[in-house]
Amino acid sequence: MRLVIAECTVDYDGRLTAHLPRAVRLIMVKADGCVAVHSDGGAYKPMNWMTAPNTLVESGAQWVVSNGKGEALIITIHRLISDSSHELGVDPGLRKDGVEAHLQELLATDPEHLRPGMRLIRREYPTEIGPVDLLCRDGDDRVTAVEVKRRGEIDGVEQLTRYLDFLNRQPDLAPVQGMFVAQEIKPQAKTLARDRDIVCVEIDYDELRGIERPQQKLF
Amino acid sequence: MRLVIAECTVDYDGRLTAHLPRAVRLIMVKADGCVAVHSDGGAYKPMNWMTAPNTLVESGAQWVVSNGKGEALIITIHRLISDSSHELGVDPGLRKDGVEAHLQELLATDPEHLRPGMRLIRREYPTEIGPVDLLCRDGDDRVTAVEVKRRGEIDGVEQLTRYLDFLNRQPDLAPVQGMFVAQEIKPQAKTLARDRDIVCVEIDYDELRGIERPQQKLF
DNA sequence: GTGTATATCTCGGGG
DNA sequence: CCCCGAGGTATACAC
Repeated sequence: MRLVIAECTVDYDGRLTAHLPRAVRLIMVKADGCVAVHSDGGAYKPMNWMTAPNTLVESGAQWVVSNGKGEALIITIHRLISDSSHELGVDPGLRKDGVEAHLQELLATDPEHLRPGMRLIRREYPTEIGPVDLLCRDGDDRVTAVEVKRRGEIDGVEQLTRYLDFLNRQPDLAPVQGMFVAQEIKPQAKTLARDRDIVCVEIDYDELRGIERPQQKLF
Repeated sequence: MRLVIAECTVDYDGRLTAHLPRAVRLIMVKADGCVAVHSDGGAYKPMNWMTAPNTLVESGAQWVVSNGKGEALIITIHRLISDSSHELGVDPGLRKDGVEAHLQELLATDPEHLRPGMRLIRREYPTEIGPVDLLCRDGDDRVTAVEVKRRGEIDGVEQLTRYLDFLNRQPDLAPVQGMFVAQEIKPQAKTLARDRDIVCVEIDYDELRGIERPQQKLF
């Protein structure tokens, strides 16, 4: 990784055009070739950047970073303050827990937590407009389309509504009931769901994780 | 801005939990207090971070960055390779051009590019749930609500559908036709639009820009 | 502050 | 490879 501190101007031309006036900034060049220009504030996002793969050509004070898609980043160095490089090596990577995929997985394993008698037909059930998270049958043999979110917002209700529209046109499935599942469902999402006869279920993620490995709780 | 190169492990606990095993990384601390841990690849996003405002407590080899919302980033320094600070000053900021607003502006100036005979009633026509990009009348005097996007995706069709629901309740406007406009419309969005009797129009942005300033092409 | 729409989003998964 | 959906999305803007 190369770190350059310099007074510079930057121009980007590609999906939009953008210009950075002359100022002191950090220019970060990573091993994969991606370039980022950072100011001293504004969260982690750089002011300007170019993702890999790209080509960096350094002609004196002017750096031209271009990719094959007609995008270019031009950095002009007016005053170089620092220029250093470090060998970082390959990163072993990030381990994440607690996202929607995991919630969906847990509910697929044990759909009874959605409602007693519920059983899974299929996870990621395909439709023309995208896959339904879970397709189930309830205790009365009614088909239920389940949309799982970490946080239940209005978009999720819209998404489920679209799936229901399409699923209810399949005579072998119809009538299909909708169920919206999340750790927490926003009031507006609940209102819209009620308006569309979609059942809302709020799930305690920690409890569900506990149930996943009951042995751990016994000892 | 402070730049630290170090062999470290990182743990985040907050909206999710995440762990980074021991490796050499860049730790960037900006003037506003935000902290970012970068590996040597993978676009501009850090592997782990904490946005401002936060509190950084350095106790020997352990850094604890916490905010008031129960989130914490713990960095353990196993081996310090480099530690430097630079005064960057306040950045004059980024200037951007060429986004959706511009496309909307061009079409408002010349709605005939949407369809011959089309004329503008009003830009940003207000409804209870937000403003419609363009409200027009076509050659047959039918009211048309136009949603403009850079790239047409399924969300945009939903947005327009909500506007149409509300507009069609106004007796002075109904029936209102929907028109979805973008440089490029995704197949799934087209399918959904067709299903809802919404007209799709794909626009050549460069051509539109050419039409905007015909004088520039003459000389 | 909440809610809504955008982003050169980034990132990962599946066909 | 593109398409699609999620994100600790972040960010700007209106109400």
